[in-house]
Amino acid sequence: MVKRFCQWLYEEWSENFIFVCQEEMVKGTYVRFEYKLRFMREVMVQYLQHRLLKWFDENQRIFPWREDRATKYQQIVSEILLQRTKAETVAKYYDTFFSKFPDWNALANASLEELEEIMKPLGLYRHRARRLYKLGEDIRRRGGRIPGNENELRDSGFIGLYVTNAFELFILRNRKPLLDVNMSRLLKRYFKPGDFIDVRHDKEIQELANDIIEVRRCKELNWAILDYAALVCKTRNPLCGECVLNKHCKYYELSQGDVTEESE
DNA sequence: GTCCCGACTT
DNA sequence: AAGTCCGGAC
Repeated sequence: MVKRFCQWLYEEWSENFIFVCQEEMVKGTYVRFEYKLRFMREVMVQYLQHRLLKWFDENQRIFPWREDRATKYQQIVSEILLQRTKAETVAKYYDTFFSKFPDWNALANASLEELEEIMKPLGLYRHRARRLYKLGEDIRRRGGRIPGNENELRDSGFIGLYVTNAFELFILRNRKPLLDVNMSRLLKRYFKPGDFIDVRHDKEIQELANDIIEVRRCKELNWAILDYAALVCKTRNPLCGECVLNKHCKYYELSQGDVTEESE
């Protein structure tokens, strides 16, 4: 009941949503603690979704693989080029690759040596060449067609969790998170900063990622998080002062606490 | 030196 | 779970 009311209030008057509900929770009679925790997490989730989508509309980075004219082939291959590589680096390299291998057919006819050669400037070239070669093989085996649903995708010997999620997000239009080091860092800071365990095996972060992207503009929110993590919530020297999430960010809260203790 | 829109092998 | 791949940006 309270949640439904807040949902409505959020849609009607999003900026004041958080404040009103927090006041109610603080002053409200007998709100169970567990419920409050769940609720606050819900508030944080919706706040992040709303603020980052808004931020994205004004501050998004422009990349060729995000444009409408990018083919499915380009979208998928780009995700492999992006692995462990800065997006800006891939952007500069983009035409080099796709002018030589413009479509699935060109990729399927490429030799492993050719692929290695063209990907040397990008780094990780032997791994990437092997993955792309396997991908070309796989597409050729299925007669030039890409997987059309989740089952075909699973059976296709496709590549890795990240690329699989990207495929589902972009091609199958499913709501999936592009959970990489950047999204992991942002979520970890915002929700539960502290210990530095390997985020790749952090179930909690994975659940958060899956919850966060449950919005209509799922693709945009994914890009928003990646852009925001690259430009504002950076690994080194994050710009917490001008962050649009700092009102509810646990990491910011902690850093503010440290500052006041030092100054006193 | 560290880090980047990961995935693979051991 | 940790090591390795890799060039380039910082």
